[in-house]
Amino acid sequence: MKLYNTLTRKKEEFKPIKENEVTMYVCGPTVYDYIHVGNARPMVVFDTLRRYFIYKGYKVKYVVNYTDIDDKIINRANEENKTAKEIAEKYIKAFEEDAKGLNLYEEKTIHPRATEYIRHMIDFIEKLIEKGAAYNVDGNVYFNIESAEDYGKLSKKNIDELISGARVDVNEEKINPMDFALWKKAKEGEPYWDSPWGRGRPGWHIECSVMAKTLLGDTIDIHAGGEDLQFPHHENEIAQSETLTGKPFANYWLHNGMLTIDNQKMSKSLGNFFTVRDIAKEFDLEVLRFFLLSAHYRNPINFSKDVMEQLKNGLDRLYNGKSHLEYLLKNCSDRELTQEDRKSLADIDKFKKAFIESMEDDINTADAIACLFDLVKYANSNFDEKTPKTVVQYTYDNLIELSQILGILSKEEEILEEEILELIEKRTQARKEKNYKLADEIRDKLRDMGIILEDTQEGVKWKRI
RNA sequence: GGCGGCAUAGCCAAGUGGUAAGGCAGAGGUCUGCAAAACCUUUAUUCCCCGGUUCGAAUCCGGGUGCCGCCUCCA
Repeated sequence: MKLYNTLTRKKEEFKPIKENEVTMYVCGPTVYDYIHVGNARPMVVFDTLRRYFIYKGYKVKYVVNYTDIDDKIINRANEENKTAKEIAEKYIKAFEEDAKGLNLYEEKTIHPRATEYIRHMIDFIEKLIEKGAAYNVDGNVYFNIESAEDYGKLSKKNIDELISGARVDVNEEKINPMDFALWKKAKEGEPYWDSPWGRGRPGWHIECSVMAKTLLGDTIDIHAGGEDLQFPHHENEIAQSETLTGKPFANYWLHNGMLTIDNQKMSKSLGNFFTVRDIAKEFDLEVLRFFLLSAHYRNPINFSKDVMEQLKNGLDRLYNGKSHLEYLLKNCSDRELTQEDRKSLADIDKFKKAFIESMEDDINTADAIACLFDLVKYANSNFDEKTPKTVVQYTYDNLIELSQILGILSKEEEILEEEILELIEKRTQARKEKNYKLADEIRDKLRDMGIILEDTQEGVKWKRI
């Protein structure tokens, strides 16, 4: 499979370090607030890549960290008169709820918290100091970027230009203005941990380096995140980790494009954002997942309610196709396969193959989704009750299997309450007696209850609004 | 200023040398008591503009225009 590697700016054939295993690290949320739709993009996109790896038979170690100590969390805690820990707990819980709605494969996700790795971080920093790559100034420890020879290799930045272009940096403790903090001295009233350099807390970049190394090893297969993290965050991670181990930190760096609102980056600092929870009030989060997969992950994607509406309708089409197949499964029978049936099986294989090829090409989910539409259209136009069950089952299984890679179409048909079933039955009876007035009254009543009926040749179908 | 990306129909969006996928919306039709769903037909002689290379370019090259991201916390 080919993946675009930011490090080389090329699509490369993906080869994991171990033959059957993939290690992935995705930069997770700083838990000081609800995540917004932009934050959800890497979560969904890389979850999909992980699902695809699993589909291909790899064992995947997938880490998404929680940054649960940070200036923003401390500020938030002060504002709300709570402890940093309380704030972190609250938003981790919120993240878990959002993750569930987005159908992230949480059962298979390792979620380390930065505060559980403080010991490891102190170790890591001590070793960097021993190597002369970091220095302590009165309780603040900085990484000296000049000790990393190829600093800037990921974001293709030139150190001299960075320095000359750097904004005024009042911090005179640093040897080089681009040096970044590994350990920050605690101010009065701030949470702290004891360290060889006094009480303080880790800097942001060190957390990811340490958690990745501890959980996945010195060199990981894939490190992923939003493209806005390329510099300085990922660059700094590389500098620290590679200076310490002397080995490549990650073989493949994957970055998703930004999500925009009115073509402007959605971010908390700009204030132009929708939280995932806001969206959940108006749409099933599956629609958001579908939306995030509807464009290539490296392209910018513009968020709007209109487009969400479009995608909701598209997703409905896939669900209708799925339910058509479910109906046929219950109402068709098996028989010897004819030439034509075998052709159908072969045709289904073609759709599947096209889907896989799209995924193989740098996770082209937009293309993969088109294959799903093709498959559904094929089934809608070619299959009916006379189609042998083997064929229907095969089609259905493939639809489900491929949808699972994308993490969509996973909602099961629910069982209706007795009361509603009786109403539907009553209306069917009324229609038989051509009492359309009563039939329509019942239909309207059900609509008010949130149930839409469709009279198909295959009988009455219903769905929730 | 430096680095990088993008520009395809009313909307969303694939396609990176072989003659424009797919979805949404719209129009007409089939089916239907009606509605819905589904199906069929239809909607870009053309891919921001101008040159060039080529038998052939949305795709490659040069120039231009517009938009965006990073360079500072940010997915």
